[in-house]
Amino acid sequence: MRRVNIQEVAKEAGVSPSTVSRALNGFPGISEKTRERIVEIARKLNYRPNYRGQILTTQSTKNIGLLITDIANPFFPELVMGAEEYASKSGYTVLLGNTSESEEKETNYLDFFSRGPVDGIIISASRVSNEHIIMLAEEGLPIVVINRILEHPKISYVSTDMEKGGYLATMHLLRLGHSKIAFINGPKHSEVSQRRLEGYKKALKEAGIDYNSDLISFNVPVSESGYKEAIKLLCTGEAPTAIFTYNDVMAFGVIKAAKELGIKIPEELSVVGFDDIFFSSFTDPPLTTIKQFKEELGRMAVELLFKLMEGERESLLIEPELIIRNTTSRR
Amino acid sequence: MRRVNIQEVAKEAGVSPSTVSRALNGFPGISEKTRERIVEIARKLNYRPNYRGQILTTQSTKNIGLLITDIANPFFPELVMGAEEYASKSGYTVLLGNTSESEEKETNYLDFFSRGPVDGIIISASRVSNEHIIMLAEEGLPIVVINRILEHPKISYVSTDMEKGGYLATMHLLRLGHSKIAFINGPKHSEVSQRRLEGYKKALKEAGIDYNSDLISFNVPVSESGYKEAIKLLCTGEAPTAIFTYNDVMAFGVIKAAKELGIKIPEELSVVGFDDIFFSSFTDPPLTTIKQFKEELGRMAVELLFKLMEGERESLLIEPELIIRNTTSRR
DNA sequence: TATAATAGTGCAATCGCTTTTTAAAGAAAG
DNA sequence: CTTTCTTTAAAAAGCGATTGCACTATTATA
Repeated sequence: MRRVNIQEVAKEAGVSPSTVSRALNGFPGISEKTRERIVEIARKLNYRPNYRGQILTTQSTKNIGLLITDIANPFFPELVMGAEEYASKSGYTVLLGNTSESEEKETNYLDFFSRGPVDGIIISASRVSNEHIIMLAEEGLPIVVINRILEHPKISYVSTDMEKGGYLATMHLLRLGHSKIAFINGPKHSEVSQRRLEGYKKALKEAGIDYNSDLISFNVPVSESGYKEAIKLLCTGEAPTAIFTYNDVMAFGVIKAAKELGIKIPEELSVVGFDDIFFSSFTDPPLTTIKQFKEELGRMAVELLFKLMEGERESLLIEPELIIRNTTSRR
Repeated sequence: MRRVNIQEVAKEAGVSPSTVSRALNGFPGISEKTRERIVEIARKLNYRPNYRGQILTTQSTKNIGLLITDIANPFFPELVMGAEEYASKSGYTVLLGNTSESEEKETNYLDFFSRGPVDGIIISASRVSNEHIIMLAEEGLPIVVINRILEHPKISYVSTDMEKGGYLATMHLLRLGHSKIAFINGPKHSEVSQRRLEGYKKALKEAGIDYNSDLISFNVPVSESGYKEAIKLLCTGEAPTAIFTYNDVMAFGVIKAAKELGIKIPEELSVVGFDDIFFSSFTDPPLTTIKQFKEELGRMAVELLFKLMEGERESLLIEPELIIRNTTSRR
């Protein structure tokens, strides 16, 4: 039993393919009687229009491509859910590309997406350059970027206010009396890392504390990095009393390291994460963190993408929120 | 700057489109000199073949569709990573469909996938019926199912041995002296739930303990369900001394409930999860669980799919493993 | 009744590429 | 100097849908 195409339906119904097409797509210029008959036959033959042929003619795929960096980090799945839910309401399907922190994969997916399988792209990945994105946008592909601020007439963005996030976390620790605050940051090249660092510096400055680059490190944003950096920091003579991490999973690594070293959280070490993923309330102790509105981010990205498809450009910044749990305490 | 198509390249090079195609795809029947010239021009114009046109003729998309139930449950991302890594080695892209436990979405994605955007499908979702899957397979679409045992000449499967898993978990608790073991199971219709329940029963039977259906419940497999069921179970007069959950995130819910009720784990209540997701070693206390080899599952699914595309059918069962951490103790 | 308007269809072009077929040019052989 | 063979590239035929245009029956209008 092979797939049946429009010709076969047409033959069976004794009409032309165009008539079948009109009948099935609810177009006018066809008698109700014929329509019903064709619809019935199509149903009986289990005909569904071939996607490959269809998109070639209609020039619309009803797909959007969503590029994410690391599906294993729950930040992204939550974002994906927000995007998907909103997209599916308008009959769009989300094609997910996971790049596993690899620039090559990022480029590959982008290249693939730009060749036609989707009507627009949402990028929530940091490796690919702004220039590359701009190039694609100028070819006419609607693009929305998440968590990078990219001002360009053909690109929209939605981002958490990262500077604010870095500021909030640092300020919280400063208020608790900490002055030696390490920042286990994300990838150096990443705009997000840079913006959060700005927030960190700003808070320090306001508190009149000198910035010490020894307390800053740049890392691949996975749990393992948090663990390793924490070990390094905590084994020096001048160990910090508080650690702020680029994301929650890295904070998990820090917690693990502290436990292994017999350092009590929050009594001897305060930890603040970033993202507020689902599991952060289940750790021991529950993690203090900066909440990003992940579903919102995904949802807004799709909304902005739809607008962009209609030629309307709009971008926005979403305020993060400090969630105080039990990994931070007064110095 | 619009996308350039093969005609424009042909015009620029002063040859026909077919010649351009031959040049770029490395086909014979064209002089090396012409090929080089065309390749150069194509590069300069930044030409990349339009995907929509290409797949219509070649009948190959180099995509595989992967249907998953719940991207927010880390079980799936790990599986996805395994699949993606293996697929990309052969130049295939994975299109992910997340169905959020909705049968409608599952059907929609399947319908979409079956219309042509992919060369084959991997299904790791439980709502859609075997009959539906078989129908698609008989239309000629290669399909591999994960964690369901579906014997059909055109379908391959790879599954964790669920019965073994249920048995392992229950036996572990029995050996620790528990006799009243609740099982907060997954969806009733799901084959996985049924198979695990078989394992549970088998262990009970071997221990000479009567099966009590009051201790069994069927649920949507999310954290919330674990929480609610645990509250229900623990507030009855005859509370169980051990709880086995359908998956780890549900076990997280149980842990949360026990904490709120002031019940100590593992002293007063033992908990065993299923899956061994990344976060299970970070909970308080770290979770005893049954490990599924998730990346392996994803990787094998792709491998079997590739084989199926070449007409070779093969299926297999993967043994799960008991991971003992700190949520279980002697009664 | 003749003519115009309209409804219902089919034909053919199109989307952008690949692939088969055909033709032209050049080289080798007689 | 033909004839035959080989090389190279153009032309044409799909792939499976959609869609503008043209044609043929109807029906309505004068």
